[in-house]
Amino acid sequence: MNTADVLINLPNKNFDNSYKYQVPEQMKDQIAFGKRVLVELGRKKVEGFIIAMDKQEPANEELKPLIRVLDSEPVFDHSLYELACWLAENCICPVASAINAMIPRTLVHKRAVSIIPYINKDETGSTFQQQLLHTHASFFNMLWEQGEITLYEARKHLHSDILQDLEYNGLINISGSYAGYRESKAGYCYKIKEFDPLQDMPALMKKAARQAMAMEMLIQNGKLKMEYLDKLIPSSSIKALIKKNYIEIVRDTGESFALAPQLNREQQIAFEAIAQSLTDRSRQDFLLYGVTGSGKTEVYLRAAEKAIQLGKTAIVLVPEIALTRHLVEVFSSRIKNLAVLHSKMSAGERYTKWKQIRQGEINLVLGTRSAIFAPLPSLGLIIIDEEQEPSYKQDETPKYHALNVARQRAQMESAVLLIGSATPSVDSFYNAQKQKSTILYLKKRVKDAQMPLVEIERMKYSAANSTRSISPKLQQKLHECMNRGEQSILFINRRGFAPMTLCTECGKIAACPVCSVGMTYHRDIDRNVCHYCNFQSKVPSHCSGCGSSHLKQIGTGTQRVETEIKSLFPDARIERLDLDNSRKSGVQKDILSRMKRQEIDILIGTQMVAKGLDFPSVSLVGIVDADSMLNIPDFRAGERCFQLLVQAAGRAGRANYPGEVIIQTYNPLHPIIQMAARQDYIGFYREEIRQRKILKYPPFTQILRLLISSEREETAQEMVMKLAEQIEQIIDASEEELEILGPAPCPIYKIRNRYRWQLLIKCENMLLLKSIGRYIMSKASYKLAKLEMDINPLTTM
DNA sequence: AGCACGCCGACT
DNA sequence: GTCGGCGTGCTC
Repeated sequence: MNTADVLINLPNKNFDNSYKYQVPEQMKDQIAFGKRVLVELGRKKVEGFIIAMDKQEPANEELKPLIRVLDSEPVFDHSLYELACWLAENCICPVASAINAMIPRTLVHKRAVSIIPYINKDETGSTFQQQLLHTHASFFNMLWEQGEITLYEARKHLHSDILQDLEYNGLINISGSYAGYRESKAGYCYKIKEFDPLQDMPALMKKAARQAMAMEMLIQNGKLKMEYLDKLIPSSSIKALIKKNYIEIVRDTGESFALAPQLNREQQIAFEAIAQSLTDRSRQDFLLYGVTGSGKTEVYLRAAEKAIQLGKTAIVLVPEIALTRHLVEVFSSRIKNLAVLHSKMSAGERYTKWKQIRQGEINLVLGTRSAIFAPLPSLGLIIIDEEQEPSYKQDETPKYHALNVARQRAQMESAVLLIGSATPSVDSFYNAQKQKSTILYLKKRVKDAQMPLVEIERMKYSAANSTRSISPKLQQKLHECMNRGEQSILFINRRGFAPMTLCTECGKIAACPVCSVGMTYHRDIDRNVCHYCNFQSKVPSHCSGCGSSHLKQIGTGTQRVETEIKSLFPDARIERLDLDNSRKSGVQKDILSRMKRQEIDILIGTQMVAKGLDFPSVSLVGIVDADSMLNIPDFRAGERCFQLLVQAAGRAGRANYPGEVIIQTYNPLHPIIQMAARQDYIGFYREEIRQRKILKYPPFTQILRLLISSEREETAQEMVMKLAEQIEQIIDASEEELEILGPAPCPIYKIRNRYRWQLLIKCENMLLLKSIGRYIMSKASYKLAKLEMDINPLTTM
């Protein structure tokens, strides 16, 4: 008898040990490692992953049979499974959750589109499920009666959105492609296969005018994009041409590949070190530490080209596709068979790309965080750009850091890991110093561009300038810059107009009703907005505490700066770029291209303008409020502040122009500000690492964060106290040095109506920390509160 | 996750 | 004496 070991995909509890099922005769040639199956567990039908197969007679006599094989192709191979196990171990989550984080969420195979109930007629689910059952009672009655219906049939009764919703809520299983799913046409084109115009055309013109028209167009153009021709010619005609073997569908590889620029000496040395490691297969980790504008991208490109030339594939991670357009463009113009993965992709597109990657059609995957799991065969190189970016950490469970996953994956597949930054994270630089990776330096800007001159401008409190965020000095510099016909960027790390509405009578701050966060005033829509849950309200005219009408908008955001600059420079062409206006599609692209064409004099923006933009004629950067980045209660605040200041400063003067930077601050002597002004990364690093050592923070210790949240305030507190007790008990037995901080309410006590408490455990021994986490995970079962775990969190807000 | 088994308080 | 609370443990 054939058996299969199945890992149950119920991601909320520990199902890490697999269950054996017998394989019915007719499924024997369908099963494979990594395919999903439907099985019965208890009385429930659940989804699982095949993680082992056996032909031996099992010792266990009574085995249930597999109900159905859900995939025609496996969703993971052995090495990705191994990575999933590592991820589960290191993020303290079930293996099934780790797998779910790795594969596209809506991964489904294309054939056998059918729907089966996940819940039986006599079963009772959650109240919400019951509600859905009740709403769609006639549909479920039909489903229970027939046992299984086709998607086609189901769509006659319910809209596909509702079907997806039912699946999401665990009521049905759709085994097959989603309703409305279509293969993406992008990237494919039609090409002539076997067609002799002289011989075949006359007949075609007589019998099928449309087909002849299509052939005419193809003869003229060689090949045509699918989305283009499909609009002009009916699909039946095209199908007929394909059937006659006249034309075929091929991938559009894109022509006209750009020429590579010459490397300078430093770049050459860096590249050769990486190339050596790739050629020798002596895997190594590299940290490319290159100042802003030193040409890191070109080194990445050469390394990727080298890897591909050696028959390997590569992954390139970027913090956010939208902010890295330049890098994406350069890569797509130089690398063939490249796939870009980003969050705005539809499920169908994502799946199509994913399948291409798996089948070895792709040489290089460029994407955000989750692209680290791209199922590339023979992976040879992983590149992580701007490695210090916090967006590489996932904030949902499993809370992995793509950098750690990359390191592990590189090790498992003996690939080279190359991470790069102008301001490496303290942890990465420390690792490199400890000889865990090789540091490659790029100290000079390309084309002999100069580093910018940075000045610190001391701001002074006074009643007169309390609403002024631009100092006279910065104002003058902006003026000079405009007179020279050059561009400036103003950086303010806060969107909206003013982050606080303060009552000057009683001191109360207008807060979001469901979060313990102040509301930010947005002038463009004239409303108060919560930056955590996006709740919006009218601007209050009276204080909710004392009824006073003396309300004042305190603090500065991008919109206030915009208003101020517009009144200071009425003739200037001014634009603002932040999350609020870039959400509307096209706006961001439009502003950036106008900036490039020098149609904007002053660009005001948040982090967005500080990162990766390369405008050659920007000669002035003003940092409006450096202090806002320092005053965050987090041990990494200094590091983040330094990184942002250096990045923002790096936007100035990248080609022929010497750049100028003005940092406005109330703390001109603060060491972080001082070192950022000197662009002194090493100085910053030495000071920061010294403090981390004294205060026992990472990288010298590891931190496990336990976050308990509940809609009921008392429940959250009760649970966290209970948790603390449990931990106290097991820690008594251990001799190791552990430090427990808390339980304490989180700095942001309430988000979306959930009350939040946390407990931090600091420990040098990662193994011990993980075992504590795992123990708590296995013990904890709170119905009314949610427990989240985070090893080495990037924020404790 | 579900569901059963199981051991202590308030009810017919 | 039972009915039912939800704590612990198992599901091939």
